[in-house]
Amino acid sequence: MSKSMEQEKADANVSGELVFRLFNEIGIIAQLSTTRFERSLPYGMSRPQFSILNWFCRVDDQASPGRLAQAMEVTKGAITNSLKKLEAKNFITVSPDENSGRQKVVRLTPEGRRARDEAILCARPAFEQISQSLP
Amino acid sequence: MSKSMEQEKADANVSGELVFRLFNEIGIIAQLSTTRFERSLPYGMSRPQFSILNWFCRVDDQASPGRLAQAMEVTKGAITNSLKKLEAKNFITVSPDENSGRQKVVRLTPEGRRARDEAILCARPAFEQISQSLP
DNA sequence: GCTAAATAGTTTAAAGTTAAACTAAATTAG
DNA sequence: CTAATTTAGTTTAACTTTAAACTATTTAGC
Repeated sequence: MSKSMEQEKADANVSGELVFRLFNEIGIIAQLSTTRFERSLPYGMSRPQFSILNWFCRVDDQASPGRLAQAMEVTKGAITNSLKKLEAKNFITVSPDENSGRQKVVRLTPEGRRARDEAILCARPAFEQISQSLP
Repeated sequence: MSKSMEQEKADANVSGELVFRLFNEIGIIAQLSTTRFERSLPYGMSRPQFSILNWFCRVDDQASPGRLAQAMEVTKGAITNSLKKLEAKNFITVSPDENSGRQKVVRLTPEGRRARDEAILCARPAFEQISQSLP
């Protein structure tokens, strides 16, 4: 192996490592903050569940599961799962779409809106704590 | 409820929402980059597994499981799980600690070091792709 | 119109995580 | 020196996620 190839490999190594370390830190921060955030949420709400309720309050008052999957950037299977939990808590309703037999319409309920507002209040102290403990 | 209390609640709402949106974005970025990163890794290596190998190359050539758990900021149970996978691949060795009957000593093997170097090379294109697709 | 391809959602399996219960070993108190 | 507490690791159950297989509906092509 030539000298320049050795050097190239070493460069790639260093650069790759740096990029990885950045993403690894992001991963750790995401994991820790999610864990603390979820501990502070009411009604056994998870971060994904809260995200969906919050999306309804901020973006649109109804949506198909597929649109939610795109918005949350998770797979359709993950959304199916979260929607079941939210429906069981009566925070959303899921009904067939009248315009399309293969789609569904998800809507926020008044209880869902209240739960989301409450969640934001409950999570405040946790967020302040997380913000302060960041590098 | 007085006017100022209403205002206070509204402020808390807005501020909490902003902080949440930040962490939610971080969560999405972490999840997406982890998924793509893992798809590019050789030997069915996961991000946590790679992190441990990488730690051995960068920080110390041996450690107890507990120290690794602290370094990775995950629970001891998660480390036990990852170490089993790495040991099965012969990327690390786990032996009893001669100085302490309740601790163990984890060490990187030459295969583990090679696998880590290879992983960095394999993951390079994925990282470049992720970097470019970030907001 | 009828068949083929694309699309929407659900289900299943495999993986990783936390939290809590548990075992075993080392420290600390008295 | 013995008993209580702390510490290190493992195990288990519950949860979320992805990827892939699957069902059902809609759209395109011919």
